[in-house]
Order: sequence, then structure tokens, then C-alpha cells
Amino acid sequence: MILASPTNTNSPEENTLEQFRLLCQKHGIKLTYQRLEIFRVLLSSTDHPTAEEIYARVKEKVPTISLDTIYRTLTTFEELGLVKRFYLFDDKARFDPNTKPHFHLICTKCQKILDFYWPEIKNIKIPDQVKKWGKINQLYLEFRGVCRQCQKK
Amino acid sequence: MILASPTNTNSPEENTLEQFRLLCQKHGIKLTYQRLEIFRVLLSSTDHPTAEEIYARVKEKVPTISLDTIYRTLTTFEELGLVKRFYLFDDKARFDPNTKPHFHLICTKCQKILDFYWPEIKNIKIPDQVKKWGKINQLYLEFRGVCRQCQKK
DNA sequence: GTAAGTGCAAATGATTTGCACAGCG
DNA sequence: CGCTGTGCAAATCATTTGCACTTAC
Repeated sequence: MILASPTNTNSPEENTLEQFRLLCQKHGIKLTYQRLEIFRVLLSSTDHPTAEEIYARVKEKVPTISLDTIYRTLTTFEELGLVKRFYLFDDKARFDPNTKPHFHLICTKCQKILDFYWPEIKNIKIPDQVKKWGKINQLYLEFRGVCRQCQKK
Repeated sequence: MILASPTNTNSPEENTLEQFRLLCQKHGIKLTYQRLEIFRVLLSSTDHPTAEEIYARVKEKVPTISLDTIYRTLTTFEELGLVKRFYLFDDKARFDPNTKPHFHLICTKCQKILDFYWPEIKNIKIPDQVKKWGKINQLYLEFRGVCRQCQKK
């Protein structure tokens, strides 16, 4: 498969391509059709999909792609800081393309994960016990509960 | 293997046995030597071990125990609310026998997990966005950083 | 005595890897 | 054109399960 022409228009499609071209250049990896489509799927996913879910979505555009390319590409993207890998309910890795600081709202019924932003949390007074322990680099916060839709059922 | 006599002395060993006997009775499961030793290992573990780690520890006392008994027993204990299962860095489940509300301090160098208590967190003002989403049942909080010992290296 | 629990071995599911070919730079 | 990336199949690792035997109650 040959990639689209290098000329940049202002369509969102072409912007993604151009953005991805620059990322590949910057990190010295090759721009392949597979990587581009995985990148697109990640950008449009707000539900923190598993590798299998990403596989299913990319397959619609690239039917010949294999699951191991998904895994390899996700690992590459993770190393470049484009996605974060995390584990939640089970042994399946989930991938979050949202690189802005945020937290998760998790419904324990439907297992859907929603991002939320809470910048004021920075002002929180961290307990002394935590300060004594060492140097804190990040705070992970997560609320678990039942979302509105599931409550209705 | 025949279990020790049912008479309760005040030694910590016997107290654990008696405590476990009552738990089994209450939940209607059989008191086996394997379950008791897994229970002991959990009680004495503050490092949130994986199933393999628990297996290695129990094996010192019960050399013939099998890994699948560890898994089955951990699942049973989880269902009874004696341990919590969670996923952190990888696809390996970790088990936490601490049933009191607490949070985790995680060293990203040595991967050690320390419990800490922060009851005042209950007074935190939960953002409206979170309240609108649904009913919150639990808050999970975790600090990641580098512990004192690892900083020295 | 009987149903629950255990150990063994094999199955399963997620993820990784070796290798030969394909395609980006 | 060379080396990185991909697809395939097989390997690996964590965890689960079927089955026959054991044991707590």
C-alpha cells in the first residue's frame, strides 16, 4: 500500500497524516500504512481499548493487518510516549492516547472508562507519610461506581 | 495432613488458626491445611505479592501444594472478601490482604508497594463532573515515585 | 459416606518472538 | 538497495479447567 501524497491540505485527514509524518521523522521510525491507521484509531478512541479492540477497529481499514503488528506498534508508540499502557480489571492491557494529565471514572457494571480533568487536585495537601517515603512523580486517581445509564437498568 | 487440635491457646499461631476456623465456618468452606497456610502467608505479606510469589512462600511449608490450588484458593478468598485482587504494572494479578481502606505508594524503580492511610481524603470536594456521571462507590488513589532507598542508589 | 477440595496435566487466552518476505527512506 | 517493519506460525507466560483421587465434616 502506497501512502497518500506528501502535500498537506487542511482536511482533518491530511492533518493527521502530516502530524504523524512529523512524529515518525522526529523519532526515526518508518511511516507505514499500518502504523498510521493504528494511530488514527487511537486518536479517535476515548474508551481506553484493549489490543484486541484496537485490532478489530484497524482491521476495518486494513483487513490484512495482524494482531502481532498491533502489539508491536503499541509497544513502539508507548516507548515514544504516544500512548500509555495500563491494567485495570484483568490481565488485558488497555491503551490510553490521552497524554494530558487526567483521571478515570470507571463504571463497575459496564466497565466503561471516562476521562475527567481535575487540575485543582494539584493544590491538595500531601500527607507527611507520603513525603517521607520518597519523591512523588505522579498521582493516579480513579473513581469507581455505577454510571447513570447502568443505574437506570 | 491432620490439622492441629481444636483447643485454642493464646499463641499467635493458634490465634490465627482459630480465626481462620471461624472464617471457614462462617462462609461454609472446608478448613484445609493448604487454605490455612495460604491464609497465613497472606496475613504476613505486606508487599502485595503475585500468585507465583504466594506459591513460593506457601511451598516452604507445604512442598506438595500446586499452583492451581493457589489460584483457586485466592479466588475463593477474594469472593469471601478476604483479599483484594488488582492489576498494576503488568498482566500479573496482585493480592492485597489489607481490607482496611488505604492507598498505595509505588516505587517505579524497585516496584515495591507500600500501604498508606489517609482518612481525611473523605472530606475532599468531589468535582461536579464526577457527581453528574453517576454514583461513586470507591476512590482509588495511588502515588508513584521513587522511594528513599532507590534515590540513594 | 459424601460433597468439596486438591494435584496433575492439558486447555485457554494474552502477549511475544523467530523467520522470511515486503516496502519505506 | 539496505534495513526496518510486517505477517505468519509457533513459543511463552499467566491463569483456568477436567478428571480422578483425597479428605474434612
